[in-house]
Amino acid sequence: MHQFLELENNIKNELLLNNIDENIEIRISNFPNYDFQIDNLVKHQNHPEIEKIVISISKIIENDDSITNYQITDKYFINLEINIESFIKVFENIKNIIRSQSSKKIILDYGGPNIGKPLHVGHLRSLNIGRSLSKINQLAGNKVLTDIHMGDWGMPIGQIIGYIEKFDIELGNIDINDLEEIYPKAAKLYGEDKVFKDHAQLINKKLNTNNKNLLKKWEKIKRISVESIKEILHLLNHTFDLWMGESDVNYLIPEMIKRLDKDGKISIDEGAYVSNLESDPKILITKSDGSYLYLTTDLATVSNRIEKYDFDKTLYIVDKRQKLHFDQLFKSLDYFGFAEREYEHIAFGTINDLNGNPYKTRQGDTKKLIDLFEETCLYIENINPEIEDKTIKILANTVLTFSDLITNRMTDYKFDLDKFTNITGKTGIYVQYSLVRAKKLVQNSSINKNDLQITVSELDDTDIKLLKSFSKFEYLFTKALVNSEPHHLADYLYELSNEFNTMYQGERILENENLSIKYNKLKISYLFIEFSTLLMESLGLTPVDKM
RNA sequence: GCUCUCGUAGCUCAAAUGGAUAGAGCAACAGACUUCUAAUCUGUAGGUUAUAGGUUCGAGUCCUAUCGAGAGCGCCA
Repeated sequence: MHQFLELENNIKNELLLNNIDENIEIRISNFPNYDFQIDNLVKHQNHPEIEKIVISISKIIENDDSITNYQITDKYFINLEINIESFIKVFENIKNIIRSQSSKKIILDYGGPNIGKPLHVGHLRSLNIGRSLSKINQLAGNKVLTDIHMGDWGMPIGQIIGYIEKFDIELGNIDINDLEEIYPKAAKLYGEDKVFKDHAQLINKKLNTNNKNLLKKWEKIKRISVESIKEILHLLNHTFDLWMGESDVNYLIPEMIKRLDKDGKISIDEGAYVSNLESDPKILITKSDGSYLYLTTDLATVSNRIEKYDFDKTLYIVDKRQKLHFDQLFKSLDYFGFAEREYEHIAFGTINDLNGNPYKTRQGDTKKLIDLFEETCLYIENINPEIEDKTIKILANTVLTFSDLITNRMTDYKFDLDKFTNITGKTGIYVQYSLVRAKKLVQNSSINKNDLQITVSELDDTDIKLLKSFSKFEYLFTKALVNSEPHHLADYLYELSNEFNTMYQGERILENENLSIKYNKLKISYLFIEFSTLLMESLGLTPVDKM
């Protein structure tokens, strides 16, 4: 870690002298009285020079400013207690500490709304995780490009246009509500009516070959849909750099197929193109009527991105049921000889209802995000009717984001609005409240942050606990970044908020006549505000000023 | 049928990706408000990590088997 750089290097070098090549990992400790631990030595407990090594390492730790107390156990665990005084500088400089020297260009592919379908609960996690990962990567110094990657092509479009043609619906008059009604009906008909199915498939095929008349209809439908998507995303505070869709790469596909065929990478099987790569199941590249599939457009999308944006890495934030698809995509990229880049499927679990079934409305439809948002606003209004409209909206977004990001992304979790809007407990409301409290406190004190010093001898247990917790930031941030797991930061935000509240509640800070104590607590509150705000930023939350 | 996840406190979830004594929140119980925002805080109780073996200094985490739950599997995206 950056904050222990010197210590890590010194220990690493000492171990190298004894022919031990270890990447020194300083981890958070749960042991009472210690803050961090180093476990690298444990596995070398039978090393012939182990006692000598222990002595040298002890010296290194004793000479290190950042450590005030340490212990090397009989099993060779190294326990460290940090020196708070030396860490104040680290805390004040936390934004630079977490910024990495090497900057990568990363594309985040998430959201993935479909034309004709409203944004629903199924989109919530992709949006939340994607936004958070984009913030985290930016804070880490990476260059981030977000792409909403719309599902604006393929069979659903064929179904919608087919339906409109069949029932002679006037395109000029339809709005988003009509469209959202048409799609489920069209999809149903597609499954039931063979004639309609053939017609829709024909439309899809014609679109793939750029039929002008159909393209015009498609454009109109897309425009209505995108307007509505933008509206709801604005409400949920999501923005994207790129609004690319599957349709944008359609023109690249014929050329791509031709090349793959020529290179002997794909061949015809029962009329469809199949990858020649050995795999089970075989990888289907096109349909037997020559039209394109999910994988076809995704391949073309990568090819387009390589050419236009020259990225180092792409993260696909898509639910875990699509694992096979991404396995196939990544294998194919390699086999087909696409330029070498990093790709990762950031998979996540489903949102279920309290019985563990997929989250639906009472009528059995998927729940729309707009309805969920409004429902959440109502809950918040009920807590405090005096609250401003603007604040209600921010808090509703906080609830929908925090409760989503607090669980490990791979877990299927149960959505419970009662619980998530609960005023007690590990909720978005709680972390916002804590920050509001802290801001009000320092505001009432009328003392500037820079005029405050920490007097270590006057710190009490609640101060020390919070200060020491600040030192975990780099560790948890790195973990969230490396593993693309925002939940570490959500949990940490709660922990800091809770520790702040404990300190705050301990005594009436502004009335304390011992100025050292008062200034300590105010300084710590300022630091808390900074850390909490930074954590909220990395989770995609907007802090409120009052509530 | 094949493949892949998962099973942790009454409930909802964590667990530093193999580290020491498995942690939080809710619910329960007992306490603290003439308040710098009590939308808060303090304390108590709650566990043979589904079961049985194995690997090693060390296992909730890795391997094997069994039981249970879920998901995916060539013409949807």
